[in-house]
Amino acid sequence: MDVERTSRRATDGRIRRPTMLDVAREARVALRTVSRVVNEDPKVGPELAVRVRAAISALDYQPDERAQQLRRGTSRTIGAAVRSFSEGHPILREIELAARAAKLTLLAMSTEDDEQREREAVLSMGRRRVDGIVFEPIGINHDYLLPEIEAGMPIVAFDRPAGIYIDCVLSDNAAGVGMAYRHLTLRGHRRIAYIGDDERIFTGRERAGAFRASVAAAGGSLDGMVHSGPIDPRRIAAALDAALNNGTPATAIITGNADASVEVVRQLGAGSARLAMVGFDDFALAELLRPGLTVIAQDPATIGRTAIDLIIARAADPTRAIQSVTVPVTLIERGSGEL
Amino acid sequence: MDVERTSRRATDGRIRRPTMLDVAREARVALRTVSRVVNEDPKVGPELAVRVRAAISALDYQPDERAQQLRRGTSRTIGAAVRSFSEGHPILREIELAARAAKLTLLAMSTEDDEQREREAVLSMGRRRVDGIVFEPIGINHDYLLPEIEAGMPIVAFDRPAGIYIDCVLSDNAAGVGMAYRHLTLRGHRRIAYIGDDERIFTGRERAGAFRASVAAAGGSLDGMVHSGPIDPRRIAAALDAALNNGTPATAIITGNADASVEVVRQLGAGSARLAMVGFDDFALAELLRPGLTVIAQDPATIGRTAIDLIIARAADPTRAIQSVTVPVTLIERGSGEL
DNA sequence: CCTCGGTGCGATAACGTTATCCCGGAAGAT
DNA sequence: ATCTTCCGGGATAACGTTATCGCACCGAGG
Repeated sequence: MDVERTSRRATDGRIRRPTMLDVAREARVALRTVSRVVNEDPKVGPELAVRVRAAISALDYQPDERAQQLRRGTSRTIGAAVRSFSEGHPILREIELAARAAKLTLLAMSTEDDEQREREAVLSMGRRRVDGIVFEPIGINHDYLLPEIEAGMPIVAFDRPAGIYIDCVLSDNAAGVGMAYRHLTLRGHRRIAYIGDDERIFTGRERAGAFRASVAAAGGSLDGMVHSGPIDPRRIAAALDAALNNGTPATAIITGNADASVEVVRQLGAGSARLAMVGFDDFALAELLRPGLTVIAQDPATIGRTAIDLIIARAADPTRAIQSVTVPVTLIERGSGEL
Repeated sequence: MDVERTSRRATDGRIRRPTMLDVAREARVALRTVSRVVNEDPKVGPELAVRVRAAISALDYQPDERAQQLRRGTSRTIGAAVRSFSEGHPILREIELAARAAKLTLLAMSTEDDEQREREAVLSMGRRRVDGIVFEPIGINHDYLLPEIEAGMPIVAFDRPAGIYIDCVLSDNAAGVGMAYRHLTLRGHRRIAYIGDDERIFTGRERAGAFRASVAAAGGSLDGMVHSGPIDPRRIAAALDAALNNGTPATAIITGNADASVEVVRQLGAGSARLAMVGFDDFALAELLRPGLTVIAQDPATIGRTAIDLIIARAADPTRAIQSVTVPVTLIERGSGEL
């Protein structure tokens, strides 16, 4: 019967979601008119609009975004693939804020620092036909992005450049390490050690390189002072040993990322007061340590805003020149670097 | 011309995304056959399957998820609305892991601890027709969820219950506070203070209540020992003053959440060694403090897995009884509680 | 009184998929 | 050889929207 066909209550008590057609029937109006009201088309007469709106709230109608997007051709959504959810991600927060400001919905996925998952996450965003993708590249090979780019998908890498030539926004790693080095030499330190990430990782490479350049510019010696590699306790212990137990021991340390800072502080334990230290990357609670950890801090707000700006700019003009933006960093004194 | 119609290159160099029809033409096969290959329907003959797969990779075809979902009726996606991205969110990580294990894609949005944004995020997920929603309730009123629930959307609250009666998974706050209290009394403390969150917030209310119950059960006195309210420096200072500067000063403190722990540690500064302390909620670097902070730790893995399990169970049987799961907590000794 | 623009409104065709249905042809039984 | 059975493949109708188009209806001008 017809009653059956148009009834919206199923046997398990579930109510079929109202469609635009249900609203149209309820308001005794054509489908197209409901669509007009939903999209705030001014051409619809005031009394009909009222009737339609009443029907919409009577049925608790919520349009199906997938159908809207499919028909409309645009999703008004951008995807963000970040390395991790379990550690805080200030940049992701700023990306979401910037996206919201541009009337875009942000859809986040995590890559768990895994090349394969990065690929899955990004391709899944592509299949959802988001209007742009922001991501923190993990691996080297990003050829899987080429079809997306050819199809006109704006993609921006942040924190590290991607393996292919696309827009990106990076922190000024070299300047940051330079600032840290100068900060320590100005306080009289002559033997400064660097402990950082693996140089196969972009930031590890850049920061270690900048450190070497700083030492060279100051005419210092590098032997036993540069330690790049994975951040695991044993390696850090070995690095500290090499830096501190030799003829001319280091009196200060620069760490290459937050994990390294934490591990170094943990291992130095009570002895940390003897050594000056500046860490790259700020992290929550760095100021709770005693002494507070002096750090080179990145600028999440600028990075996030820039990433979204780049997405929007490329969406507006797919032919524009590829751009790589470098965002300044700042040094925050908290005590550990002023010894 | 026909050439125009079927050409996939636009004037700005962008290539129109290949559709299933393009693949069908390329493989000289019917549309339906491509769909069958994409969905791994075994009924398609091996040589045709090869031809279709070749065409798919030749064109870099990626199906449009929105169209698939629309037609198929299910999204195989669940949404998670969490309080914040900028601080770490171990539970979100576990939720994503559990979702992936169930072959569901996780789509995360942040609510920034704002009631309005929570509503927007959750409703936006509804409009995307996700197959389930996991969220950390902010406010009191969740009536806006009723239409979603009636439409059969599985929704699970975690960390706090929602303002309406739905499935939820909570940590055992009462047991945790009890464990902390007992831990301290076993070490001889008789005057123990509690400093926690506003009691208008669920966890604040539960933990303060459990503290009062513990004190009452032990026959102790409460005066000047319970301090609930927003975690701002001035209030914490006042609470510490009240707890420590009186006739029978507290010799131990229990804090009600991580923010309170951090602020108390910060304010006690060098004096923290005098006081025993147990914090509710573990946080990164709690072990870097000196002494390390003894905490009541929640179990993110169980919470996350349970949340996804509840979603899946309700999707399978919408009529099942509403369930509230309580997840055990554990006490981690790090030094501050053993003074 | 009739015609003529303009203005709201409604039928209908897309968007890119999947599912239903049917059909042609090969294999097995008589 | 013919009939039946079965199986892989193809036209076509949905899913829930929006956009294109045409069509009534209105007041105004001849």
